[in-house]
Amino acid sequence: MDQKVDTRSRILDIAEAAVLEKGFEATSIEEIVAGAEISRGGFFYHFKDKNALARAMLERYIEVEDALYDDLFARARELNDDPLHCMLIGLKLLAEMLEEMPTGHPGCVIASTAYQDRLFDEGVRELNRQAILGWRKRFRGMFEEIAEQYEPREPVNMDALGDMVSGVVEGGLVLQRALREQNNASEQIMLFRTYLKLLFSSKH
Amino acid sequence: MDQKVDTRSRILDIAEAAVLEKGFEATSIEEIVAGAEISRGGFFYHFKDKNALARAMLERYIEVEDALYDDLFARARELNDDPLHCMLIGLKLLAEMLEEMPTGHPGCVIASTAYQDRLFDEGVRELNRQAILGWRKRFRGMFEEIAEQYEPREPVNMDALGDMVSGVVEGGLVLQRALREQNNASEQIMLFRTYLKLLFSSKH
DNA sequence: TTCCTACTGTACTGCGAGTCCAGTCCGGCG
DNA sequence: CGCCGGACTGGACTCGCAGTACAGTAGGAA
Repeated sequence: MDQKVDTRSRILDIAEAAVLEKGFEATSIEEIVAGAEISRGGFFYHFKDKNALARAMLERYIEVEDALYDDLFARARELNDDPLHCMLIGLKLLAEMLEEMPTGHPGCVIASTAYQDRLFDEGVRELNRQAILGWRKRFRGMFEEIAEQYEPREPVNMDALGDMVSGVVEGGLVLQRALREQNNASEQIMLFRTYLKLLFSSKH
Repeated sequence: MDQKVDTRSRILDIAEAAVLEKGFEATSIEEIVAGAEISRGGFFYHFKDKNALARAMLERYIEVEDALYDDLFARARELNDDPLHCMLIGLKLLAEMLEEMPTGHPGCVIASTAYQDRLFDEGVRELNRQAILGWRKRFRGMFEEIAEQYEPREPVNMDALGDMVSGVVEGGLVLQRALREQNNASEQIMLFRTYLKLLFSSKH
């Protein structure tokens, strides 16, 4: 029983690393089983097909990402109780985190799957959707709390503003991948941060 | 000679539509030749392999995109000579354009190729890179012109701000694809627009 | 008439996904 | 102790798709 759990997550580890480095399609089951030191039969014992692997990877990835955001903004909250400053600190921490990742951030599996659509079944796509909706909800909540104390200088749609966190991160990662530069994503986050500073620069 | 040009661009048309709808990998040469009503041999006569097709598609796409930006901001300039207002009008036009595309924007081939990296050779990747660097240059130029007349309220890196246009569009398109919603990309652009309004809200 | 360009058509290799299944190894349970 | 079921191994196979090779052809230009 224990070997099952071990092997399964070993497959996921290997697969995730490979997929983040070169994309899902370019990662063959052959090399995954080689890396995980199992047989092809063993792979298909754990995952019905590549789709099942993708789903499992996404589930795990989203959990990790959520936990990361939880932790990040919890730490920010400890440093400053004001919702605006908490957000600003959290974004700074996020930017720093992205910079520290030498290979660049786990290039967000989200974007990667979004652009390979038909390769995946409805389950994978729905998971993807729910993850982004979750982040929208999380950040919208934070922005609404901020707006209670700081009147936005311009009217903004809170859902869209919530999405902008994800969007800026995703967009930054796309740039980073395509440009082969180092810190585009973290720079973009810092620019978004100055946006928030300007937007919420007046007290009620 | 004429048939060559015709066939070649007919292949590119069919391929581009298919790739934007379902991704490069999911598009088979088989279906391209079926759509273009040529033989497999005919396809390989025009394109050495799928990589050559990708390169040609990217080249064409980037040209169109550049022409589009040229046109957009030229129209904006006609409406208002002030660089800031020209930029704000241009972004509004861009947002409107994205909204009007029923299937969503030609989901930016850039992001799509960035996340399938290893599928493509160095030539394709370099093209991708140059396209984004070109946009960076274009928008940085515009922002510098703006900054001459409007002191930025917060210090910003002009390269990063230039990248933010591309980043916000790319990020918005990722969200739109993943969420299967309608106007995420245009909403994100409009938010970015309010950022610029706030950032450059003081005259020199 | 000849030559070239733009193909068609067929036949082949090779790779990776996915299927099937027979056999093995091992820990728990009666 | 035996045997049962879960976690595999290993090999053989099908299928779809990329890419190669090459022989043949239709039609316009010189």
